[in-house]
Amino acid sequence: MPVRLSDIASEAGVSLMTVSNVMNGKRSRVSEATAHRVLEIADRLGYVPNLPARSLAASKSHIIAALTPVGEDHSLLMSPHTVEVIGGLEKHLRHEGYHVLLRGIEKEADITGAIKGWALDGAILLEFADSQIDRIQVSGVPLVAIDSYSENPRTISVRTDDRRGGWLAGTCLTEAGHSQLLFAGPPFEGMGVMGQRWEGFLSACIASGIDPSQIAVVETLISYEDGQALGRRLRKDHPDVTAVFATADSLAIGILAGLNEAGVRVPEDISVIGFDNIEMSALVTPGLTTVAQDIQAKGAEAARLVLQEVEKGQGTPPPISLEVSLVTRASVASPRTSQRT
Amino acid sequence: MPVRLSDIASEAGVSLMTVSNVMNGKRSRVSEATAHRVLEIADRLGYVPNLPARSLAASKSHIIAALTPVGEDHSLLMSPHTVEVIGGLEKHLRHEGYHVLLRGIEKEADITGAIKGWALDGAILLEFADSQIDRIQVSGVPLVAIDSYSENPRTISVRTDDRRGGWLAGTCLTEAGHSQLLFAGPPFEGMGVMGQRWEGFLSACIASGIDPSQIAVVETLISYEDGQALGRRLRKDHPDVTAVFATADSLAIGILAGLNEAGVRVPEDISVIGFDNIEMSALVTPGLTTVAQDIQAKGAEAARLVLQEVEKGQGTPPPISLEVSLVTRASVASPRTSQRT
DNA sequence: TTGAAAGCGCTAACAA
DNA sequence: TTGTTAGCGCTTTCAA
Repeated sequence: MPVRLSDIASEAGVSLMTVSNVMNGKRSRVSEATAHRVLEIADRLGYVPNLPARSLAASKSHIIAALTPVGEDHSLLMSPHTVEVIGGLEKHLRHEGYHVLLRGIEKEADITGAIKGWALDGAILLEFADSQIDRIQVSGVPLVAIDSYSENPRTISVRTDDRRGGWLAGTCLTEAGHSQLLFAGPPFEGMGVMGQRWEGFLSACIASGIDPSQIAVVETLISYEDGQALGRRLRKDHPDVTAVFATADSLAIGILAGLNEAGVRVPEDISVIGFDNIEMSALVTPGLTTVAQDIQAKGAEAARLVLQEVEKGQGTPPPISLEVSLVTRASVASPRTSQRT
Repeated sequence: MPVRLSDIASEAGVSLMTVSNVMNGKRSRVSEATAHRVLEIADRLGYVPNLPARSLAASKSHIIAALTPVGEDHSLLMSPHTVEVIGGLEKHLRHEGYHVLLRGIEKEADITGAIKGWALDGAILLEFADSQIDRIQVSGVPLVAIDSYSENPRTISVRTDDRRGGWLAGTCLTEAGHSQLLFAGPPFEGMGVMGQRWEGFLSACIASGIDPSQIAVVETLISYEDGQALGRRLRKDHPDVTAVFATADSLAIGILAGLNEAGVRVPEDISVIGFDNIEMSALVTPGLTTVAQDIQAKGAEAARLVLQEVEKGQGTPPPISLEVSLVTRASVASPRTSQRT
């Protein structure tokens, strides 16, 4: 029923190969005239290439997988951030004629299995921890890891410039005149995303003459609820603190809510700065000042890099860090406002 | 480099077909003993089937597409709801040995193109409007439309029992003693998701003796911001109203915020009930009473239905509506509380 | 610039 | 229970 290359070939009175060459844009191997005629016929007949056949013959599938870890017998649980990354990469790949296979990964063998089974041209790893990426042994196809600081040489890293983001947050707070600071984020080891944000924040503080030992650190998950709990007890636990850097907006917004419940005013009593610039950040009261990143661009960049490797393939390129910027809203003010109280 | 069926066959001293049959679980065609041996060898050699080859030979790909509409040159923009649906269906399909291809659809031809090109076994349509689904002409593969009330005979509908949800909301409010009600939701024509919720709501109101003409209706988008705007002006525009049914939690939460800004207390002055039970609904103050649905189950159900059609194929099954339930939190109370004021 | 031959790895249909 | 034959629709390689 479906139209094949051979159908077009006989209709056009040329060989199957000529049609194949036209379809693959190898214009140098076909005369302008026949190319034109073949194209016209293909269009008229409604030709759609059979991708499995193409994959089999060429051992190249035009499929890039989006892989995210998933607990055994669990559903894919993508964060809003990941969803946006996928949106960005899907668009790029679609426009380049590639396809996205979405797959939850229960164990490392799933990765190699998917790659070999589908003759995947590449894969993009989302939400994997650096330690997991370190362990990946796969080779033969380009692998891009999003938000990774892993040094796995087989893996291309695409991430946000987290260090600069931390630095922006620190600068924003110290320039407003704060010196009693609190850093709130998930526990981390080494120089992953959070480590980078901390380093950047720290260096901004030091640059403005703050003694690092003065900086309070609270380890907390980044959920709204954890932030809320932290906000409620903040004044009690840290009476001197006048400004908080929360390493995620979800956390920051929770803190805002908790502080509000505790009767602490933002920004008059305490300033809060977040990271991510999620949709909600513009909507809460007061609006959350935060470090913003272009998440879709991160997805597109990841896609661009896999394709570059697929098509040119000159060995793992260096990590890429995307720019961040400061979004100023109402949650940060000078601490003097509070001393007036 | 990769292991093929023939490698296993020669290693085991049997024919290629025997191995193929073992791999496809056709246990009736192979003796227990050889099956065992073949499996052992396949495992030892690390055999991974070549899926494109399998697809080509069987003209069946084991791929189900997740399709969502996308503006030309735009990125996939999935709502949290859709993301959860995809999580549910991906898990189901993965466990059944199928794969998910994620694809943004710019025009209807993209759907047929994808189906023919990949020999897709089926597709699940997400975020399409009923009017778009009505127009779909595709045939040959099962198509499941999520949250659709389209009567397109080629399409299997999986949705929430929206009518019952509306009814639950209406009952909740009238049983609390409210009679001055407001229905807030997006404009709708016909009996789509919103039409159903309205019908259910209306019938609950009528059942408790409320004159339909008393019910105020506000047409509004369902974003937080639109809700906020509505909340701010609610008291002024509708001074008599004591209870609001917002057809989405995002809207309801915005209304809560707007009411709060306007100094209207919830639930003392006005009760609010939502729909969806999104994560945020448990976290706001007061907690939002709402109609809940199991979204992952909806995805899994959609997956189950496509596979049922793929494997049994006995013609488009009737629409399926998943159950809803009422989640009672603090945002609904009896109106008498307010009359005491 | 065009074409013929061979085969990618697998499965369906039939034969033994 | 096992094996043989014949493709699936395409690309690669090589020859014209």
